[in-house]
Amino acid sequence: MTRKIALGSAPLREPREPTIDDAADGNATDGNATDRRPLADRVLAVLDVVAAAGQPMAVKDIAEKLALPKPTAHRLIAMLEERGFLARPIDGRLVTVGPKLRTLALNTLRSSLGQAPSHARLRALSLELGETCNIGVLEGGDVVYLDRVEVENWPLRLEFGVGSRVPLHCTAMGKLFLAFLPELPRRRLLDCLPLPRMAAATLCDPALFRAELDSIAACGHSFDDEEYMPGVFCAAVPIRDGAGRMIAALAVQAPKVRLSRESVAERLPVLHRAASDMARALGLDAAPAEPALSP
Amino acid sequence: MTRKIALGSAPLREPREPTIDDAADGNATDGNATDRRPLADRVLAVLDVVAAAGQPMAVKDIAEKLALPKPTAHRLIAMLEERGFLARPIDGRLVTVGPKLRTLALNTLRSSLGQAPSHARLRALSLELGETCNIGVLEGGDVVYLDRVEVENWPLRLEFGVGSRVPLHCTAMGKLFLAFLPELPRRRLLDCLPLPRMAAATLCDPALFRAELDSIAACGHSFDDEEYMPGVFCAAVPIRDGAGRMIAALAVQAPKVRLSRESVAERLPVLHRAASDMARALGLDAAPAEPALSP
DNA sequence: CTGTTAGTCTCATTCAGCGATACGATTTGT
DNA sequence: ACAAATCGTATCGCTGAATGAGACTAACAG
Repeated sequence: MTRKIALGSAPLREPREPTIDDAADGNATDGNATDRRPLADRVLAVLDVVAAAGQPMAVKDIAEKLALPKPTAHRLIAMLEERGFLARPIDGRLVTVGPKLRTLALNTLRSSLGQAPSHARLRALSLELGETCNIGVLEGGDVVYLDRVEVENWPLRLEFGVGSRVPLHCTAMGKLFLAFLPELPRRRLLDCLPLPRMAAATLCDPALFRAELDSIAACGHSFDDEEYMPGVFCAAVPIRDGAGRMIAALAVQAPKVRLSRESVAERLPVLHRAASDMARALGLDAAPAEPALSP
Repeated sequence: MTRKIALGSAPLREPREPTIDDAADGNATDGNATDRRPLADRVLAVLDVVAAAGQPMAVKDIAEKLALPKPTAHRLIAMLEERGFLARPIDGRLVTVGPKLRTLALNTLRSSLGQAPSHARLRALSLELGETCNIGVLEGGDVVYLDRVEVENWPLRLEFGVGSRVPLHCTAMGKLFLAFLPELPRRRLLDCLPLPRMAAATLCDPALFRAELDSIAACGHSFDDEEYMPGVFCAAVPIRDGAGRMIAALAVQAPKVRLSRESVAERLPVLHRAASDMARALGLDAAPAEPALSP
C-alpha cells in the first residue's frame, strides 16, 4: 500500500531522553501498572452485574466483583444513574436497574422477536435429531455461527458459541459455502486459502479438496468427517433465498459414535426440510433483486 | 517518588510551530467545533436506538440518528458486536440486538419485577386468589418465567421456578403472546412452531390452534385447560405498556379442582386489575418509541 | 462503464477518563 | 457515647484511548 508519503515532517517525534531515568521509568511509575480497561467494557459489565444480581447491590460489591478502583466505580455508577440506567431504591445506598434500562430491556425483547422464528425452528430440528444444530454464514474467509441449539450432553460447551468463527476448509459449513459460491468470489477465496491440517482427516491437498467441493456441489450437502475435531462428525445443507442463492448454512454436529457417514442418510431429508422452513422464517423467500444472469 | 526529573520542566514535546497561533488558539481551534461526547453515552445511545428500532438497522441510519461520524459509528458497532451486545442477521449488512443484550434484558426484567412494588403486587394477587401466580415474557420462542409467588399447597414445586422456560402452544401465557403478536412475526412463528402433544388436551391441530388464538385475541385472556399438565388449569392476561403493546403476561395456575373454565370468570377482573397495576409499577421510561414501520 | 453510496484505513491530536491520595460522612461495635 | 471501621466524595496532574477529517476501496445501481 502506498503509504502516503510523509507529510513532510518525518519522524520528528522526539523520543524522550534515553537517560537513566528511562531505566527508572521502566518499572517505575512504580507499581502503577495501570491496567486501563476501556470504559465501554466497564459500563456494560456494570449493567450486567447489577441486572444479574436480581436485587439491589452495594456499590462496594460491584466494585469488588469487577475489580474497579473505588472512585472509578462511584463515578461510573453515578453516571449511569444520571442517565437513568441505574437507580437507587429508597434506602439510597444500594443500586438497581433504572427505568432506562427497563425500557431498553423491553425494546430488546421486542426487537429480538424477528430472530425467534428461526431459533424456534432450529430448536425443533435439534429436538428431532437429538443433536446439536447451528446456523452459520460466510463472512470474510470464515464461517460465523449465527445461532445454535445445544443438546444436553454435547461435550464441547463453550468453544463454539454464537459469534465464534471456524475455518472454511475443514468444516461442513465452510466446504458447503465454497462449493456453492458464485464463480468469482469462489476463485478469489480458493486461491488464497491455506489448507492447514487441523486433524488427521483434514483435506490438505488442493486437488483432493477441489474434488470434494465438486462432489458437494453435485449432491447438495456436505460432511465434516473428523476433519476439524477428532471424534466429531458434522453434516450441513444450504439455506437458500428465493432466487436459489445460498445465504446461510444449517448444520448438525455430533460425536461420531452417534452420527456418521452411514447413519446420516436418513437425517438428510429432515435437515433439508428444516433448511427450507428456515429460509421462510428468516424472510428470505421475499422477492430477491434479480434472478442471477451471468454465472 | 522518582518523578522523572529529567524532563521536569522541559516541554520536550515541541510539536506545532510556536507562533502567534497561540493567541489564535484562545477561542479558535478554528471552526473545529469537535464536540466530543463521552464514549459511554454513545454506547448506551447506540444500544437504545438499535433496540428501539424493533427491526434490523443499517449502520448508516444509526450514525445519522445519533449524529456520529462514519468511522466512529462503525468502530462502536463493531466493538459492541464483538462483545455480543449487537449482532448482524443473515444479510450481514444490518444490525440488531445480540445475545448478550438479550440476557441482559431478561436479567433486567427479572430484577425489576422481582423487587419491591411489582413483587408485592404479585404477592397480593396470589393472596387474594389463594393460588400460585406468575409473570412471564416471550423470548426466543419460549415463555420465560420472571417472577412467581407460590401458595403453600402447590404440587409442582421446583419445576417452574423463575428463569425456567415453557412452550408456547400449550400454555396460557404462550398462547396469549401468540394471539397478540404483530402480524409478521406471528405468521413466521406459527409456520415454524411444532405443536407436540404434551397432554391429552393439547391443541395439536394447526387449524384448531389458530381458531383458539383468534378467540383469545377477541376476548383478551387465555386459558390452559390441562393442555400442558394433566389436572392443572391456568389463566393469563396481558400486561401492556403505555402504547398498548403487550410486554408480559400475568397468570394464575391451580389444580383443576380449585380452578376451571366455570369458576374462573369471577377472578378475571381481579387478574386484569393486577395486570394494569403491575404495568404502572414497572415505571417505564417515558419513551416507549413508536411502532416503527418502514418508510 | 460511470456515478453513487457504504464501509475501511490512517494518523496526528486531544481531552475524557483515570486512580492515588486525602478527606468527610456513615454505620458499627462495644 | 465514643471509637473504629467502613463507605462515599473531592481533588488533580497525567496519559493514552478514542477521535474524526480525509483519502481510499468495495459494492451496487442505472
